Amino acid sequence: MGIAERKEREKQELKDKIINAATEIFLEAGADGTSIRMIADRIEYSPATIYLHFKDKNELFNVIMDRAFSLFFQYFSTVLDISEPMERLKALGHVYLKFALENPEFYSLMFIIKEPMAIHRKEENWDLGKRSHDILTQTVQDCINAGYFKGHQSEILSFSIWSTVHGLVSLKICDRMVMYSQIEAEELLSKALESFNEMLERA
Amino acid sequence: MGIAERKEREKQELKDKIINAATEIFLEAGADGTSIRMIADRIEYSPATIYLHFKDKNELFNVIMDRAFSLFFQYFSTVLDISEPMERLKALGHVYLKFALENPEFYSLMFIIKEPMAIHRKEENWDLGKRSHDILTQTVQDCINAGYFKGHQSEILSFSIWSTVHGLVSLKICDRMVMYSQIEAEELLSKALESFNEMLERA
Amino acid sequence: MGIAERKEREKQELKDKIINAATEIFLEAGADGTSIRMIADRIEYSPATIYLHFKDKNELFNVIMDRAFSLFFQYFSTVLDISEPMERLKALGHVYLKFALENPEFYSLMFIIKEPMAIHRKEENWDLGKRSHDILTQTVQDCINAGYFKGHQSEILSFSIWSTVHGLVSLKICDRMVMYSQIEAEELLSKALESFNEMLERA
Amino acid sequence: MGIAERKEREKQELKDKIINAATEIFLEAGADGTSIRMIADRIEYSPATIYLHFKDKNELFNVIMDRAFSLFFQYFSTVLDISEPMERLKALGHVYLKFALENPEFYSLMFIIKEPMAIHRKEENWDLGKRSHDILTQTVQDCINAGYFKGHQSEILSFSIWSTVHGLVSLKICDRMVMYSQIEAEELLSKALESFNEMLERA
DNA sequence: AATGAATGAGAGTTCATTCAT
DNA sequence: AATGAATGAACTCTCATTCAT
Repeated sequence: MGIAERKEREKQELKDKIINAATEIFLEAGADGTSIRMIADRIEYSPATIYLHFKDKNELFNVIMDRAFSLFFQYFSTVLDISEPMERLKALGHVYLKFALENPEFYSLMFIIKEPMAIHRKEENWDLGKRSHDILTQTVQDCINAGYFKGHQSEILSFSIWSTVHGLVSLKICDRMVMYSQIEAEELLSKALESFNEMLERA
Repeated sequence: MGIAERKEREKQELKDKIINAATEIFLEAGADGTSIRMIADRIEYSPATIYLHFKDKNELFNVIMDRAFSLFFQYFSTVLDISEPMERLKALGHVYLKFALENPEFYSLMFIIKEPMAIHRKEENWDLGKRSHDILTQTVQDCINAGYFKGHQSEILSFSIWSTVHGLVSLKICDRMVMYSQIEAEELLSKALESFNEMLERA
Repeated sequence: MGIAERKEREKQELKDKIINAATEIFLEAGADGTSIRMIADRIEYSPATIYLHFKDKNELFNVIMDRAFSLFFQYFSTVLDISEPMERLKALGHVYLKFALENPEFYSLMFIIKEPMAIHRKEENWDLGKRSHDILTQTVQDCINAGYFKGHQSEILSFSIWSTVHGLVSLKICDRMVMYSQIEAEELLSKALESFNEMLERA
Repeated sequence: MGIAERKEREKQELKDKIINAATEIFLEAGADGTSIRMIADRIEYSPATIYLHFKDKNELFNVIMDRAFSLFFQYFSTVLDISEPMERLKALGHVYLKFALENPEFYSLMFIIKEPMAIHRKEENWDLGKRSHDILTQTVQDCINAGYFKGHQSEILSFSIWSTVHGLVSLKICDRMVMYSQIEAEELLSKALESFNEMLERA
């Protein structure tokens, strides 16, 4: 009994090691630069072992994406108890930025990388992605109901807001802020978000 | 003398042929789909010939990026004669969107792709990139001077604006608008930009 | 005692299951398409279990060959009660053709495949092979004794006859009758055998 | 000029080396046992070099088959000037046997091996195969016209004859004559063919 | 008795790159 | 100046087999 549990735990640990290694390499080397062999090398197992845990490269990437969306949703969930909608919306922007900067590899996989092999979004991650998206649109709608954003449609505005924060973090993640020094970059992101938030309040 | 010149000219012609072929294939097949062999095949030279004109694949990609930035700058230049700064700013957003949607592979290479092979930005393209960026910041500054954006700093605001339009187009290019149908997606981009522009005017 | 017997019985039962599964897959997918893992999957045991009962893939294939020869011998046995030797000989040809067409994978393994993994013919199947062969030579000898095949030696003639029927079926099995349409092929085999039989009667 | 010729010759020589090595291994190890790597190893070139001369494994095998059929047709051609049809027919049997025993690897590829990857018979070899086949059927028809084989149809009889000689050689090539010693086997083949020829004359 | 876990070896194929000519 | 020839390294994935438990 204890043995079975230990084995199960060890198995899951190895699976996690694979996912972690894969994610690391994914980030360092990009989608095309991530090979089964490299993953195997990093965890010091043989390539064939990977296939004991994942059907193929696709499945591995899918699982990584599952994880990413799951974590993403956790970040988003932290703002749900803010009752004032505009405050909640601004908080959403902050956790979005936070998630992206703290998990750039995940963010890339989720929103940037051209999925190399038809990664079919599966139920779970797709669902979590949609639910996260719904949190945004619902919050925007709540703002409208509360008198903000006169004359704006929630769907369009949501997309516009998403674009802005996505733009911010993806310029950072894709290393397109080289004209600013490292420190300035981080600061600039915050300030730009603040600036955008102010615009929102006036909109 | 005439001979040397002719030779020099021929050499440059071949180099141009290579660049053209490379660009074509790049636009057709993307960065990963572009191989030296394919380029050589298209111009009916041997792969080795490519290396007489370019140190390696990186250098070739750099030249493609030069072209991309050059074209990008052309798009940008079309708005320079708009004297009213806010009109110019909004026009900039439109041409940015236009460039990205009309040249998505270029856009990817310029602003999205984690440079697959350590592309070292060279003088020229960097310069054009910077000049384009300067057009934006200068326009924002002109707006501030004209009384818009009270309390905003031009650099931060410029970055915020860039982020928004970059966010819009990169979500499209990276195929992250799947929840909207194709037609809706294009329309949504326009509307979101309009919506953002309205916000700017009120900011 | 009863326990030991039960265990022995169970062991044999599992061995049979393996053989059955292996044979099934072999018949479905051919020699190259039969992998240890597939066999294990089908009986819902682990691959390692196969190795508790069979030294290696060779040994398993040998057992399949045993089965094949055993079935082959059953087909042959059906003609033993035909007393008239020439009739018996012709009947032999027919059951040979029948066996081959009804069990092409078995036939391949027995008579065609360059034993993919150095199958050492074991006692039993070898014995049944030899006994089948003896039935043929004995029948030919009976024909000679009955006045047929004047001037022929039974061993040489037997081999010649075997060659003909083997040639017929192996051209079919190895898919070398493509110049004839599918239906024609089956018909041609029958007619060619008939034609050969007539020749035999006149020989 | 001389240089170009020499290069061309060397290129062809390497191509021949590849084909020869491939054919050798093909025979030793069977279709599935023949890998690009093994071929490369044998000729002491890298695997990639193979692909400079052949698009893929298929093409390589096709070329080998071309050669085989071409040689086969040469053997067949030697009997064309025998005017007496029955003599020609018997001679055909002998050259068929001769070809198969002298080139068992080719014979396997042509008539025995289950083509591993959809080898599409190309024009040339297919044509030569058909022409060889036509020589047989025409000869049988000539025999019929000369008064032999009363009551037989040339197509059926041709197939029957082909089957016999194919059966003879394939039992030998597939190593199914183990019950006879090596020397006896060769002798038995000849005698069986003689025996069959006698039957034909009486048919 | 049974197996989960692991692997080395190997498959076909493509690529950027080099170098003697 | 141009290239034909060549290659090492890489890729994903499958297989028969072993062994500690």
